Formats: sequence, structure tokens, C-alpha cells
Amino acid sequence: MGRPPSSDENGLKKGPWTTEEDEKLMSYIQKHGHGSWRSLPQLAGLNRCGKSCRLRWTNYLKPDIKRGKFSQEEEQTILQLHTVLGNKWSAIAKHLPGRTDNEIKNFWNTHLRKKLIKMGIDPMTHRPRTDFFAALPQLIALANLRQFINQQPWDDHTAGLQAQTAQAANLQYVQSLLHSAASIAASPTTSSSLNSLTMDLEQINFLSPPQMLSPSVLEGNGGIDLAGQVAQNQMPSITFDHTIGNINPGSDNHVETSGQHRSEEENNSKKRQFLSENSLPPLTDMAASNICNTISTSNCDGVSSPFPSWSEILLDEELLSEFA
DNA sequence: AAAATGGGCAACCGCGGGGGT
DNA sequence: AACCCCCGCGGTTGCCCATTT
Repeated sequence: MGRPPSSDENGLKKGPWTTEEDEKLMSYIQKHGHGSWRSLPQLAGLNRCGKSCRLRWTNYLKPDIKRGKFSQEEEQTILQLHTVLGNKWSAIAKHLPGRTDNEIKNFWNTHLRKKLIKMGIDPMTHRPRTDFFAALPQLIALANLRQFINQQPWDDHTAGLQAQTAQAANLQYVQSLLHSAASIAASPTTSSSLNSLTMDLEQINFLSPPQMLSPSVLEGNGGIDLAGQVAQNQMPSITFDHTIGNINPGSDNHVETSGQHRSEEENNSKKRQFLSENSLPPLTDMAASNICNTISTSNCDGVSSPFPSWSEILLDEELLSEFA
């Protein structure tokens, strides 16, 4: 597979095209049209197979081909169309004048796909990744960290740091669990998995607000006062506050004490609601509403939505840098 | 400064569909 | 109906260049 030697068994040239070859092909097609690709090379005086000529023409030499970086509008269009069409590059290319299927495919594989993966989104399903391997790095890091901590002869001065580090690792783990939970909540078939996840959350017994770990969080500056709570040997507890659709860690106003009687079912219901509210919208739905106007931010009715689309969020560089 | 690594892009390959005989 | 030819498509790979070590 891939690019073989520079000529095949018939002596036909392969590999990169020279300027001279390009000029021959261009001038021939401009004069005569391409006609039969099979017979074209001979007629044009090229030592190439017809297929190679066709590819060179359609992917590179055609006059209406737009070159250069993809605009944000084009990126959005590709993302939206990909949610509906999948890897139908030629179908996607029809909606992007001047772009070839090959160019779009390359752009997807080298940029957009990686962006989605970086954000924990499965590039094929456009949903948050739930597979074990997606969370593997966090799990390995957590395991290594635990081992490392256990091996260290901690003195008093470093005890706080140890606790903070352990908390940080736990936070990362919880975030990965939340990520999984969000997608599971979006799936109606996995209530048992949801239960096990919420149980996991209960066992860990604390978690961060849905923001990325930052020094300010660790220092309790605008986040949880982890160091303080650890120093007091307290664990912030989870509160599911659906009035703000968020988790409130540790705040006394929201802490559910064991004295407060709430049935298990009610708790589970609230957790499910939280997970559901915090899950990502199904991209296919977004696409279905946007597909009628692939570039505009308007809905099908022509009414502009006050909310950014999923793909718009994806393309927000500031937001992306937070995930980096 | 040199070597290693990674990313981006152009091009090739195999497969499948459509049309002609 | 069966076969062949041509074309288009999606997947994959090698080369080149930039960046990192």
C-alpha cells in the first residue's frame, strides 16, 4: 500500500508530479477536455496511467480548486455534514465549492478529528467517548500516583502537598467518570450503568465543579478550598442542585446530610436529572436542524438561535484551549 | 548542530457501482 | 445473465518539512 516505487511494472511513472507533467496535462485538458481518462495519457504525451492523471486533475490542477486554510465556516459545515453523512467525503465536498473530497478528508483526519478526540468526543459518533481506553490515561496516572505516594516517606511539610496531589488525581478521575456519566445519561438503555457510575461517585464522595483542574481550584481561590478541607480532614460532599443544574461541592447550604431523609429513588432521580442536564446534546439532532442551511447559524425556520451550536462551541478556540 | 519525531499533504490502492456488449 | 471496462470513492501510506530533543 501507499506510494510505491517511482514506476510500475508497465514502466508508467508514479509518485509526485513534475511541473512539466502538470503543464502537459493542463494544456491537453484545456484544449480537448479529459475525455476518456484511460486514453488521455497517451494522447497528452504523459507516461502515467489514466487514473493518476484523473487524480492529479481533480485534486490539484482543476482551475476552480480553492487552496489554503479552511475557514471557520467551512469547518462548521464539515463538522455538521459529517454528523449526518459520516465519511462520505465526496458528498461533503459538494457542499464546499472549490474543495476536493481528498482535501476535506485530509483536513478531517489531521485537524478536526484530533480536535474532537482532544475534547473527549468520539469523532465517529460525535458523542462523548465512553470506552475504557479513553479513560485509560487518567486511570494509569492515578494508579502510578497512588503507588508513588505510598512509597514516599512524607514529612509534615509535605503532607499537605501529598493530600493535595491525591485530591487532584481523584478530581481527574471523577471528571472522567462524569464524562462517561453524561453520555450514559443520554442513552436510554443504560440505567444500570448509570447506577454504577453514581455509586462510584458516592464512593469517591467528593468532586470538583465541572471545570478543569487549575491552581486556583487547588488553592481554594474561587474554587473548592481543598487544602483547607484536607487540613481539617474533611471531604467535600456531592450535592445535586438541579435548580442551577450543577454540582455544588462542599457548600453548607447544599450539603445533603444523612439526617435529611430523601429516598434512594429520589436521589437517583436527581442524579439522573443532573447527568441528563449536563450531557452534551446529540450532535445529530443539531445537525438535522442546521443542515438545511449549512453555513448560516439560523434554524430551518430562518430564526436565529440564541444558543451556539455544538459545532460552534467546538470551534471556539478559547474554549478549546481550556481543554488543551 | 544534528538527530529524532510528528504533522500535513499528495498520491496510490483496492473495491464497488454503473453502463455497455 | 454474465462479463468487461471505466470511473469514483474511501482508506492508507510515503515524502517533505517543521518542530522538538
